[in-house]
Amino acid sequence: MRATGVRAKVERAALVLFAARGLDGVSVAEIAAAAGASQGALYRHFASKDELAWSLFSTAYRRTGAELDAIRQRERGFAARIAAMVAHVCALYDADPALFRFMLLSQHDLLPRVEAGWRTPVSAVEAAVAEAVAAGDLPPLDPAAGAAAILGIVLQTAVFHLYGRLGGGLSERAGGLAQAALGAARALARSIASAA
Amino acid sequence: MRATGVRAKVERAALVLFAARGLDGVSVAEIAAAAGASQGALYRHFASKDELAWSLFSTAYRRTGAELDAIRQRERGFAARIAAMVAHVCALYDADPALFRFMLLSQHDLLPRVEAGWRTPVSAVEAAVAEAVAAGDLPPLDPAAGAAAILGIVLQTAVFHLYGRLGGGLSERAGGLAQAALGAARALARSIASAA
Amino acid sequence: MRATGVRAKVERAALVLFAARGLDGVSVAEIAAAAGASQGALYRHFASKDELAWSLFSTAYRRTGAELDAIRQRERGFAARIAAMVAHVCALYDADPALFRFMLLSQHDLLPRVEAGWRTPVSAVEAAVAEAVAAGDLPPLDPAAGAAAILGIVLQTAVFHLYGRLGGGLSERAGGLAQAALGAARALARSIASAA
Amino acid sequence: MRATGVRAKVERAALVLFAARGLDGVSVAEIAAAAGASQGALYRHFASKDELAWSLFSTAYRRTGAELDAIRQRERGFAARIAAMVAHVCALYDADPALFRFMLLSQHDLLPRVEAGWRTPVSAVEAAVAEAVAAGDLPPLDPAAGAAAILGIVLQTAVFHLYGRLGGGLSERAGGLAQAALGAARALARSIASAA
DNA sequence: AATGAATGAGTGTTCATTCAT
DNA sequence: GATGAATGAACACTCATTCAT
Repeated sequence: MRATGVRAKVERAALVLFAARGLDGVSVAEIAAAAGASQGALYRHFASKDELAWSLFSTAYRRTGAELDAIRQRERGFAARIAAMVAHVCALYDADPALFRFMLLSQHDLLPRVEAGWRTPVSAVEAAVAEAVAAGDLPPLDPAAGAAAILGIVLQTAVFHLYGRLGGGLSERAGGLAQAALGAARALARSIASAA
Repeated sequence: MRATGVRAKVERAALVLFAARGLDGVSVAEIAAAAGASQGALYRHFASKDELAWSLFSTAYRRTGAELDAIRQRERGFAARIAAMVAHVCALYDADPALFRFMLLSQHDLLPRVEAGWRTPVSAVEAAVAEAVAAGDLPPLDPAAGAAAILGIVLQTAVFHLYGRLGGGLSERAGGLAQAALGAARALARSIASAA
Repeated sequence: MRATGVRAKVERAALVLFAARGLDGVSVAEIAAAAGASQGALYRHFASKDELAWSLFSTAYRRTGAELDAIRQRERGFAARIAAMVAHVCALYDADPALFRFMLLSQHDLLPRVEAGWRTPVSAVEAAVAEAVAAGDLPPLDPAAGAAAILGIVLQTAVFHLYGRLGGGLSERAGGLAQAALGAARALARSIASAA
Repeated sequence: MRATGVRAKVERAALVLFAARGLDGVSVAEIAAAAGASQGALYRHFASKDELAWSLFSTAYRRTGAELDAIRQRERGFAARIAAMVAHVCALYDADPALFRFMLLSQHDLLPRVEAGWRTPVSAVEAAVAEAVAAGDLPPLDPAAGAAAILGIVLQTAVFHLYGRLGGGLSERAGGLAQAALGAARALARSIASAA
């Protein structure tokens, strides 16, 4: 009917449905119906259901990675960087929990397609850890191990929020999560240093 | 051929295939073939594919919950409990990464069916946090928030290991992860206390 | 852009694509793209894909029929007529093998729509056979049977050429094919005469 | 319903439908319905619609090739071989015109998949021509050119019969067609000899 | 007049589940 | 009890045709 906005409406409908039931739990017919479009119209904008999912995922994943990396470059010092990154992720979650849930549900299908050179949330946090070690802000630590701890704290808290175990907005918890992330990274680094 | 063992062979084949490709990526025919059984034989032991997946998930989830809760009851003090729980989860991961990956892939489909009163990994960690707070080992803290941080550190590290970002055995990292979990919980609790 | 020529460009693009992949193997979108036209423009000139194919087929089929019939009327004697007709078909093949292949691929779909009174390649050859019998150049022979033998020799040779079983130009073979056609028609007629 | 004969019933239904409307003109649903089976049952016996068509085609094509080659080996002399081969093809046509029409309609899709070493109708006739040349029964002649003329006569006559241009059984025409084929081959060879 | 986005019926194919043997 | 052939309702995707702009 309306030519305008078909792509955007399909993207939003797909995101919400994928977030609710997972990639395999949603049919193209449902997405088209929810978007108020025909299946044919959907296929004019996306080559396949898979390409639609990948478009949604990769766009959000790269954008978030770029934003976190910009924060890393802008802020000075490990503590400030982590605090700003955690606050940013919490704000993203509060702004669009469905997008967050979509990425959680589809990560195991789609993350393997992420290419090596991309700026991702993982690479941004790893870089922040590596630079903290280089600057002496943190005892020596595998950046991946540090990033796992930091990301795990934030993501699992978001998961608990999605499942109703935690209330309020996630942003209200940003300060505490940042402190937890710093505490975890420091304790992890100290533990490794003392074991060596 | 031998009826005994069919159930076990189907369970193991399903677990490995589900871990590799997800619940929706594996057909009943494939599971039966991998188990060396007929589809009919499979349906003698499980009412449906869904019930097979749920049986695998709920058994492992409840058993792990019970084990972690036993550790909580056995160990004295928050630090010792967390250290033993983290070490246990790392040992489980190292003993059967496929089981771990299966639970990761299927959690969003199957966790909602977990009933309220069950002893689960989440309830065990939450109880440990709550008791630490009650005992004065930790400033006041929402048990769910503390459990999210602790679980997130361990689970995200396991995810990084599954994806090849981290090498070695996970158990080698258990000490560091336990320190990180304690550091995170304490920093989170302090942050909340100072904000109040 | 220029409206004039759109029809011709669509016709040629359709012919080449139909020849390469058959009527059902080519979409209207592909034809329009290959012609440098929009689908809407294509439908301005042809009521349907089917009508486009029929237009191409019937035009070529009738034109060839008329040409062969003109040769029949111009030439004197069965041998001269067959020689000229065979040479003409070979020249058409060499001039446009794609047209030939298009007609081969689409004949079973489209020949049934040919109407009774049309001058076709078949009717031209049948008339030549009938007149040869009437003139005493050939023993009595069902014109259709004679035409089948004559056409079969030429068409199957063209098919072998299309499939790479025979090289060179088909026109180089025209003399031999004409002799073969005459030999076949005479032997067929003699055989029928002796059987009667 | 009946377990027995599903494959055979699907094959026959597919053959008849393909012969009537071509590979692309028939849906799998129609084939299954005509066979009295479900689509799922069809796919238990054939991996795809394409594989079903290829199975029908290649089986019949190879069997006919083997039969013609056996005739070539059994009969002595070019004339006897061609007579027996032509009679065999006419008998096959009369026994199952639908099979014949199926092969005509699908040849352009499926012949390209025929592998080099197979015994086919074409290779059998080519071998007969080559041996006739070697034995001095025929002036020098490209075996492919001779086979094209011989096959063209018989196949085009069959086509005319399918389209109602010729009546009766094709076997009644076998003698005449054999004489026509011999006449064509000899005239073609003489023409080429005199042109050299 | 011209465009190409939209339609929607139809395609080949898959698969959890059932059931005759 | 055990088998695996059969079912039938989905599924992702295609495409001839229409029509708003």
